[in-house]
Amino acid sequence: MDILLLRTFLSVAETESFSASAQEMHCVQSNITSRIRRLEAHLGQPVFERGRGGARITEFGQLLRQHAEDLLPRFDAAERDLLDAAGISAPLRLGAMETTAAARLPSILKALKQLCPTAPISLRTGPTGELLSLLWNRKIDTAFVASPIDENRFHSVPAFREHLVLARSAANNQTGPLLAFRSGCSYRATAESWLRSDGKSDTEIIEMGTFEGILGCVEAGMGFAIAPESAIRTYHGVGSLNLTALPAPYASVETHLTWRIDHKPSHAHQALCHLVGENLAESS
Amino acid sequence: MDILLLRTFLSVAETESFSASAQEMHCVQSNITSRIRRLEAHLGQPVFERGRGGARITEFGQLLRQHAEDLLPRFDAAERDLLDAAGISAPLRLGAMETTAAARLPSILKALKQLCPTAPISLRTGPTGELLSLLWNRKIDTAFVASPIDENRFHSVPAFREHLVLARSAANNQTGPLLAFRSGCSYRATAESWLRSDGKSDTEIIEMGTFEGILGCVEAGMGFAIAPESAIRTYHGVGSLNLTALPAPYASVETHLTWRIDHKPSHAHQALCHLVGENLAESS
DNA sequence: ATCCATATATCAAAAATAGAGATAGAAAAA
DNA sequence: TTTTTCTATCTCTATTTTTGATATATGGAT
Repeated sequence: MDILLLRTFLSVAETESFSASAQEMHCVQSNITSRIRRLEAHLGQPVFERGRGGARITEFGQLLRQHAEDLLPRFDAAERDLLDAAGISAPLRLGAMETTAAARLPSILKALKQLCPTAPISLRTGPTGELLSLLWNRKIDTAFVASPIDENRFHSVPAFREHLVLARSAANNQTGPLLAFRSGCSYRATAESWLRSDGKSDTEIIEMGTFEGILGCVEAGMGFAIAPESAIRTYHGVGSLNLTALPAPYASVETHLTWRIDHKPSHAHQALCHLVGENLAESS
Repeated sequence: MDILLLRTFLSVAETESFSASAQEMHCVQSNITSRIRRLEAHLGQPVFERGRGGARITEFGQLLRQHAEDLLPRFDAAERDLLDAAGISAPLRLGAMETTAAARLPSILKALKQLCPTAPISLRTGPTGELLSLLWNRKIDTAFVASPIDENRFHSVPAFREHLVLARSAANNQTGPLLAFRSGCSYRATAESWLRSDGKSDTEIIEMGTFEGILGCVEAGMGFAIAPESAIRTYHGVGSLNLTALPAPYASVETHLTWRIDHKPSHAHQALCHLVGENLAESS
């Protein structure tokens, strides 16, 4: 039972498709067929039922899946740990909210690159909910997300304290619809609860994909947005925006650097923790 | 990082020798060299220092060893479980004391073969101490050993109650030296403590390798032996032996079927448990 | 009914990998 | 020194894996 077969099996089990798995595994589809067949030949039982809609896992496959989902992360964790100990930095797969990425990460990542020049760093942006899900599925190693964080599933250290402000067009200072990220964004949740408490629960909400886009629309007077002040300050057109602090319980939001509770941080990860710790200390 | 490399690594780490590992892994020595080099190339660090006396593990190798000793047994256990669930019986590696093997196993194994015709069964005989060590190192799956058993490390079910008897030559009924197995045999330990309690602690002990050999010597009047009555009854020359029961605390010894506490029993293993359970019930 | 889009299976050739066996070289033991 | 006992290296062969092209099956749209 080779580890590549297990990995392929899990990939197919998750995607429920041989062809999708082939893309995920960066190989041609016939390889997936061949690997799954090898696995089935070795175990003497089919693990997928192939049919019209793709591949559905069999009952026996479920048993294999339980074992595979236990074994593979252990294997990967061991390998990461060994490579890290050998000085071969494992890639640090980072996640961050788009606002954090815009306002906070440039300086942090620059410092991190100096501390760990050999560690490849990748960044994936998304709302808090999506990032937590990526963390849980071990697609990323650590992420900057808005608190609070489930302490039973994640470890975290405080990273930044953000001040939420209401951004409106300076020229045309009337409120309109709320321009927000898609669901899962914690700032949007904060904005919505403030609106509710303020008796404005019928405010129209327009979802947009990028922070730049939202601020552009605000600048054009299309509506208002709620975002961390630090992020808005990075916007090139910040001068034509009217910023107002939110009232007390909604104004201040803490961003945490978070990772799975059973994830052993690599050297680069630890360095990042130190960096945000220092950063927080000097800013307070 | 392939699993074969890890297995080879552990084999070398245990034997501290590439050539010995090659024998253990049933391949030529150059393969071991090549696998360890592959492993080292992947991890970027040497895991063994090669030199005069063979291969000594490096500090980095120790870290790898920790991971490997955690991962490999998990892998093997998962594979056994899956094959077992698929109806492909994993080989049942059995251990037993020589006396148990002679007196009890023939009928038990015959019944087991009928219940699990496809399960390959292998048997390794040795004294209790050696069998427990084999169990602990996962070289065998389950073994018949003399109680008591460390319940923190092993599970067990009672299998047989043996009655220890003193065997002497019927013709020349004088005591001489004690003919016993090599150290580690629990019957020998019982015999020695009985001799001590009886004030005969200076009795000469001659070690022999096989049960047949011991009884042959006893029959020839060379000395006496202590063994389970059931085992002695299988000896072809039992008619010319004089058997005497041992006094109370030493007479009765229980044999248990034992396995590692973290070892998930296969179907064949469970069948064996049932068999010895039935056997014990009808004999009592 | 036919065609199309989307699945997995199959096959042959190429590439990569692992294996055996012979031998070299180094270092301890006799 | 000679012998023995290690690991390293090299070549050839066998096996395995990957690729890419193609075949086959199925449900849905026209």
